[in-house]
Amino acid sequence: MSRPKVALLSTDRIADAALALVDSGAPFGVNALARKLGVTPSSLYNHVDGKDAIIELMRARVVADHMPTHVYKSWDHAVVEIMRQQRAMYAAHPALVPLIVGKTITDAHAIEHYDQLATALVEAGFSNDEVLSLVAVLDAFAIGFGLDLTSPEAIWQPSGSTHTLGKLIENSAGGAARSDAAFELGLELLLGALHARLNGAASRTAQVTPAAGADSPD
Amino acid sequence: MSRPKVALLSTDRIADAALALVDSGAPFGVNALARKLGVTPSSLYNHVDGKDAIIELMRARVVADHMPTHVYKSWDHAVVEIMRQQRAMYAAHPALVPLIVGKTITDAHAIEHYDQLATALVEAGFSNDEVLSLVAVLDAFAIGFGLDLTSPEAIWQPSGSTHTLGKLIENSAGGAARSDAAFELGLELLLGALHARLNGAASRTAQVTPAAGADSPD
DNA sequence: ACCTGAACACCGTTCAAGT
DNA sequence: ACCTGAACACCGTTCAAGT
Repeated sequence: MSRPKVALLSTDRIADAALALVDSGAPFGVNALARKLGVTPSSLYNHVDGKDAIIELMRARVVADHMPTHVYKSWDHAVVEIMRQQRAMYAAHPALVPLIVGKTITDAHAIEHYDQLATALVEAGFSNDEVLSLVAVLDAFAIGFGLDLTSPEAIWQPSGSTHTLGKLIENSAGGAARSDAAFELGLELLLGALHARLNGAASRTAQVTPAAGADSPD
Repeated sequence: MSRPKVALLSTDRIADAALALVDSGAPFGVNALARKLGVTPSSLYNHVDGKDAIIELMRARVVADHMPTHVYKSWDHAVVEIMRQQRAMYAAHPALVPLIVGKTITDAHAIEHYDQLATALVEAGFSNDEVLSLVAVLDAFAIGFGLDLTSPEAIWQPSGSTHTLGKLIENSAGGAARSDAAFELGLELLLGALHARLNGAASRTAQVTPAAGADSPD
């Protein structure tokens, strides 16, 4: 039954099934995906250029689903909303995060949001030199907390005794709630810091001494 | 020649070779590692409990190498130094980062540093509720920038036209230098925000409105 | 154009067999 | 105790063959 009259596959169906597979918690792979689609692994290569391309397909899909483009009324509104959209996206598909991190972003819609972020920061008054770094800071923050969602229960597993960490972990609400609270706190801190820097209050916070290689900090 | 008089392998030699393999840029795997050690893959299982255990071995090794335990004179000094140590660790072994992220940390020395971070924040005066979140924030930040080191050249690859991002990328110093600058800027922002929060200035920075689900931000 | 099935060069892990 | 070699159940990808 080599070729059916109506195609079994399409990039859309592949993206759907791939995301469903990832969300199910099963390890993602071309073979497992083909199995789920009731198809031979080699069939996929008629529609898609291998495993990495399927992952990019998933990225495009979740960005399209969770990150509508808006016109924001202020730069800080833009920053907060884009960060929260990204957060919600990762939260909806936590198992996807380890698959997409590190891979170069080519999806146009995804890049558009970074562009929007950069534009907002320029309009806020940050220098060109700073803006790219600030975007990197916000991205690192989002990615880091995306990964935090992958295993919100047990990041640290202290076998020996700890001074404070152990007790804090015991008394804390675990899981997604803790991760969400931390994300919101971090976002608040970052935004506050951005405002402070714009207001020239940065000089007062300059406790960070220049990085020195062999500087012993005892 | 089944068993040699003096053992060919040890966890130390395995950790060494594994890290060398990772640093070489080659994809990490049990088989490739065995090849590098001049040994059969199955031999490794006499010393180590599989691939994940070898990765944990590498984590323990780089933590031991790059993160000596210090007694810090102030809480902010502790935060800055521990973050920079971690940064230097990731920078020395960027290809290791994607392997260790997401995996639960069991290495005692690694946990000790998070404990030290938590203790410093408690001493600084942050509430117990906040401290765990703040540690998560710092960790997300460090992890995010660790991943940034994996591919510092091309994180974004705008195919279409962008408003600001494209120009900023063109004019920026790429590579590790850019990543380092962004890390230092982010660290400065975070530390400034922590100081501000301790000083009660947090109320002025409360631009972040509570997360609302169906709140349209146009 | 789009699917199958065989084939290839890999994986990570187990286990009997050797010394 | 510690290594080899065969074996197992997987990978991701290619390609001739079918309609």
